[in-house]
Amino acid sequence: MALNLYQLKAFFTVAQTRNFTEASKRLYLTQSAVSHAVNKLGKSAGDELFNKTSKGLELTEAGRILYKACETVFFEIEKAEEHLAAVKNKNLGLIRLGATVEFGTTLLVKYLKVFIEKNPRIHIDFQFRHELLKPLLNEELDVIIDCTEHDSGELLKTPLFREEYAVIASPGYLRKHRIRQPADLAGHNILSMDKEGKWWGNFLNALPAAGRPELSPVTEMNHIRAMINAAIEDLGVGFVPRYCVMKELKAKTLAEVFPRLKLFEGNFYIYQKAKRAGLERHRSLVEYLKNIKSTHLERA
Amino acid sequence: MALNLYQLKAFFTVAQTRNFTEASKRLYLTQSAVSHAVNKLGKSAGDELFNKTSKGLELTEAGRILYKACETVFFEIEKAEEHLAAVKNKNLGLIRLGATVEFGTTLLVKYLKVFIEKNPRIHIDFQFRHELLKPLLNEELDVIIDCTEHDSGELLKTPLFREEYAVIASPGYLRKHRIRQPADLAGHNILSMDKEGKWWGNFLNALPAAGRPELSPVTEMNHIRAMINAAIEDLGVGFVPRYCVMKELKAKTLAEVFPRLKLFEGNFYIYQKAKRAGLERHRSLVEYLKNIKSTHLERA
DNA sequence: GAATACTATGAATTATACTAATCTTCCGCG
DNA sequence: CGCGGAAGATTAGTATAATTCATAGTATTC
Repeated sequence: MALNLYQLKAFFTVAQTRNFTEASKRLYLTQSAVSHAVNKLGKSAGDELFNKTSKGLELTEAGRILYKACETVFFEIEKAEEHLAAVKNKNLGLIRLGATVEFGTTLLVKYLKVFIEKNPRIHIDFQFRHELLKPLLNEELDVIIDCTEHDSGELLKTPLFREEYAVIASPGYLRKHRIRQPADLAGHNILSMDKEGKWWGNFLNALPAAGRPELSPVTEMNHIRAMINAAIEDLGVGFVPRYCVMKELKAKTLAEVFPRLKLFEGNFYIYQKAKRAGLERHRSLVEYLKNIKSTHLERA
Repeated sequence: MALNLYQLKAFFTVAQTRNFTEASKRLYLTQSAVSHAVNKLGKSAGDELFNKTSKGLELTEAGRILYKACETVFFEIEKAEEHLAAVKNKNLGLIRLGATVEFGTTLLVKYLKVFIEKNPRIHIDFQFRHELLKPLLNEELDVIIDCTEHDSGELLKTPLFREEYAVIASPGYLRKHRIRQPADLAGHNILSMDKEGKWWGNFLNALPAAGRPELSPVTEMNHIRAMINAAIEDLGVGFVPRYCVMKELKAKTLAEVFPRLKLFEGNFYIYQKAKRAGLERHRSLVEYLKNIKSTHLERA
């Protein structure tokens, strides 16, 4: 039978992307090459590897068997390459690190400055996007930092820190309108990621049922940064992760409306694909991030 | 870098055999092809893979790294192939089963008759030799049955049964010379695998220190079968694993000299290479052999 | 110091991976 | 219904890599 690495690689990438054309791009090959490779592999495996359904490709049983083998085979090869590089003092490889746009651009880059300096032989590609899980699972990304909860046997989850929120407004806005307690928010212009006010849900939940204000009017903004800028421009009161506005709070272009209210919303986690966790470079990055946690919490 | 399966296979086989020429034979390639492949692999790994010493090849550090990767990679591929074959109702592969000549030819073949009938899709190659461990370690054999003790992290050891010995002579010989207790052996012609009588050591050890006879004269035979035939031909008294002479005892061409003495010598074990244990076909063979144990003990 | 047993090398050959162009199939949509 | 577009398959030719053949090199042994 003699399985073949080129073919397995092509198959594996197609299986991950569920798309021959996309896979061919990742492999820097033509779609034709990938098609040939997968077909040959199918022949030597004695079976079709994919079923073509109306909504795309799906693995057959033979395909699933090969997929599992590919996971360990390619991981093992990658590990060996990293290990060889370490022995030869070569570059230790690439980490494609995913994070949300806000977190990535504000804090992550800053946090990783030291790591990058200390580990010149590890290369990091930053990928700031909103969709993180899918790219992780299809191995477009190696490590992601996300504040949504994912639980799956496929994932290795490392808690990072709790995300703290803050109600913010410009100092000028606050001088004009005295807001001393949550109930005072009624009638103020509310800046939210949605019209329905779900975005503010966690703020309301943190209050006793009696003292919850009626939030209206609501101005919708589909981007955190827009909300922040709107608040700076005196447009109203926003509700944002505190890390997003650390700089503004310090520069006093924004102020916290209820500085003594602690508002937590979920946790930040580092996620890795379980089958691929174990590369030395991933381990050292995760270790570094875990240690930085305390520093962050002090400032927050 | 992009490691390559052909090259890895060549390298892996050379590493196992410590010999390019031998490896090329196993791979059904020329020595030149193997040499080319290993050199290319060395180049893409950025380092030599073997050191040539006075007594052969030895792996460099880079070589050891790659060797480890190869172990899992090729095992994973083999497992996938077996699994695919199972799904497709194809042959489930080959087990190269090693055993000592005596045990293999007398008992093993008989024992495995049922297994072979029940598992027509598993092919077994019997290899009866005296040297078993080395071929197992360099993967010339998949499973061996051996009565010597080996302990190594590389090996998976499954106890099979205890080997029972018997003192034998032809019925005619026993009629002529009355031998009722071990002390009576003094002066009889002793058939042994060695001149020094180490072969009989376990017999002597089973006796109280007082009643140990002087064993001489000793006739040396370098083969169990020769010893058995010599005993049949009235040449003297032999000391052999009982399973070797079950047939002769039944046919009454040989008789036990001390039928009530139980003489154990070591255990039979099934050995597998730990890194390669886990193939379904190996598992089912080992399982089958373990179950047959009781049957054997009843008869013994 | 010849004989033996290995491994390395370079050019030639063979196999196979890859591409470009073309074709088929399957949807969605006016 | 038919047209256009998207995605994969097919075919034939090219490029690349694997393998061989022939030969040379290098220890080791007697």
